[in-house]
Amino acid sequence: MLPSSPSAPIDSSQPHAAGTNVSVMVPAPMPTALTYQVAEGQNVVDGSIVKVPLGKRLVLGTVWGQSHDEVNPKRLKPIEAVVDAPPIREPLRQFIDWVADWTLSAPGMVARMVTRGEELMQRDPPVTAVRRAGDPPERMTPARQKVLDVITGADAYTKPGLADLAGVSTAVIDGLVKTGTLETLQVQREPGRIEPDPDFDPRTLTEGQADAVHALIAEGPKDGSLDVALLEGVTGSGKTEVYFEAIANTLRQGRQALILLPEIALTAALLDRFAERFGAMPGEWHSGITPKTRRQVWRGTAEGKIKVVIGARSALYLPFEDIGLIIIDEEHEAAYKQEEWVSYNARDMAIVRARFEKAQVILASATPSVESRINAKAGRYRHVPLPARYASRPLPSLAAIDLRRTPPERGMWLSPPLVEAVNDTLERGEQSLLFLNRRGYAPLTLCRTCGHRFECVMCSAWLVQHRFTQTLNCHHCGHVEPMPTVCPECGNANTLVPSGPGVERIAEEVATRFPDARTLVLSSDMMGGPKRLKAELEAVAGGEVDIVVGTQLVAKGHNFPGLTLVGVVDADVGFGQGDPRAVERTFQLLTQVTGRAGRAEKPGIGLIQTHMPDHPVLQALLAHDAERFYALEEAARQRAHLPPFVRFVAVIVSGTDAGAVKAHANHLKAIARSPETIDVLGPVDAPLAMLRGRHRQRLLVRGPRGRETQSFVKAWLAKSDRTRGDMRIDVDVDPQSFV
DNA sequence: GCTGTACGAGAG
DNA sequence: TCTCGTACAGCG
Repeated sequence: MLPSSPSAPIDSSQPHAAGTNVSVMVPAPMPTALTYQVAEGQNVVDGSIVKVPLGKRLVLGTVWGQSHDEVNPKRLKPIEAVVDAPPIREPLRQFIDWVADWTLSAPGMVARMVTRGEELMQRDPPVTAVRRAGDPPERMTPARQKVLDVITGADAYTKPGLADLAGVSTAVIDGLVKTGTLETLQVQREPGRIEPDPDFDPRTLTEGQADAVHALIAEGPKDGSLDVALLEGVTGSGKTEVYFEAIANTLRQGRQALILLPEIALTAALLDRFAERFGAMPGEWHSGITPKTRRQVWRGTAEGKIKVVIGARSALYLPFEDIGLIIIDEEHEAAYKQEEWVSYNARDMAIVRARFEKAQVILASATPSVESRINAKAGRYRHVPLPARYASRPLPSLAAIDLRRTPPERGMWLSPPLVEAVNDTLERGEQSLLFLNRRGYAPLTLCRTCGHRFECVMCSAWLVQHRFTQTLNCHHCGHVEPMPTVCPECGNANTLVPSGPGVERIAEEVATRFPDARTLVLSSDMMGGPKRLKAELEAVAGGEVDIVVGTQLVAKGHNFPGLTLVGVVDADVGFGQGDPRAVERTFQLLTQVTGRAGRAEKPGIGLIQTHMPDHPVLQALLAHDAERFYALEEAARQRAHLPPFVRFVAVIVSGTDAGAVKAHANHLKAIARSPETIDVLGPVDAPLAMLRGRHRQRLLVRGPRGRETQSFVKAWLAKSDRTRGDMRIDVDVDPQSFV
């Protein structure tokens, strides 16, 4: 059936009369909105999406309010048309203004993230339908009778839909149209949406889960002030069930909810779980969905018809009619940081949007980021721990293997104790996971004769050798070249040797050491798309594999009931110096990976190969002592004069000439008067050296508290004569500094 | 962001 | 002299 519903006006603000001037955000990197005139017969309100002339073309813009700018009347142009779409509501407009201000980007470009492309706003095109129009045909047949039996009243049906219901082919329906019994008409198809039902299939919660649910929905601030809760529960503690109850609560209040996930690969499983709990599919939003779904979800959220969306970080810019809850799952994930164009951490931006929308935020993680943990401990966020493991799954027993005492044999990477443990596991018919967060065969290739090291021509990172594809790959910029047979430096053949291990090399060692074991490599660069990955994960879960060699891809998702041993091939990779976040990431990753071992009745074993078994962070990991880890990290940041929330602000200067970047660095240093407050670290190579054919360099500016550093950079930009399109600001903010 | 235009280098 | 590629200003 095809109910047709008129589109109701959603924004209550008054229309601007014909002839008034309004500010319109246009998709161009301009500092302010432009002024246009409302034409006769146009229903223009604040937030209206409009088509306006800009230079030679027509663009989509958003009405920001009445304009008081003085514009040369000769230049002033009228609005071309008002788009048939719900206006962008005030809280979202305020959010756009805020993001533009904070990231020092043009507000029009931020607004573009909401109103990207006209097709987003369009309704589905009308479809041809049929309905009863006249008397039964003179020649009645059994098939025709079936069709007429199905039709009730004056309802309209699509042809294939009606044919399917009646169990006949569409030719029968065409016949009935010919006889005049049925008539065709054009109808607006409304996506047949079933609303999620908060009471569809409520789960029995453990005591710990019930407490957490109560804390989330009943203990928040009552005065409408910002409510951020950190839901911290180890893997398998049932975080999802807990935040589903918070969503149920939001639905009962008639408001909408958004779940953000760090990567698309995780959405499919969560969509299914959601449908089981709520009896309806939520909206799905990420780069991989079809244009049709995009359109439907955009409009559906704007009209309030879609109540829940599960999506990637860009879903944060959906025009929800009334969003009451934003959940950021795996809040510690670096994938929430967008590094291109308008740069932001979606987790922090979600908190800002929630403030404007008067919505609640739940940050969920088994291993929260250090800053969220500190905020929770300091009482700025509500800390909601979820202690008990679901189905009382015990924590794995962890131990370090000291590679200085029991090193692997020459040219090998698995030490005798780890090999023995894998053997034992194989004998018991259980599964082992060997984890190494390095794709490919070897992270470095060099020439034995002349010492030549293969580097990327684009960004001078080491090229990673891949044996499967016989290539040298740059994991920074994606550059790929065929594996050469002779050294390009000295011309000698057969002198190129791989240095260090990647997962492919570990797999090779596994094949020689355990020739009878069924082995699988799980690495993001060798999977044949999500389908193949899903099949492989199911094969592992089904016990068809004895040894898995994997990168961080194996850290989450899918439960492997037969997995009882996790071996970390090299824990030291992440404990090196340089990136202040490396230690944190390593702790989080190793906690997740080792947490995969074991099941309810059998605790798992985690063996961690390392050259520094006494490293305090490793010790905290082995003791399952997260408190100790967070204390260590906090202390480390203080020692480095990084307040807990210190952020890096990078000014990215794009241009043809690296000398100009140095000049900018010097300029910045000259005006940074108080080095304790603001530190210009100078130019560094951007990881993505080649973007759009232009060489990019990045200036790092380090400062405490986003605000001060921001205003410093802003002041510099204001003085700088190169403010036109050349600067991009990468902001890693402290959410507290704007709350 | 896009587009029209100005300008300098290289080809004929 | 013409063509092509890059730089740059302006858009209401």
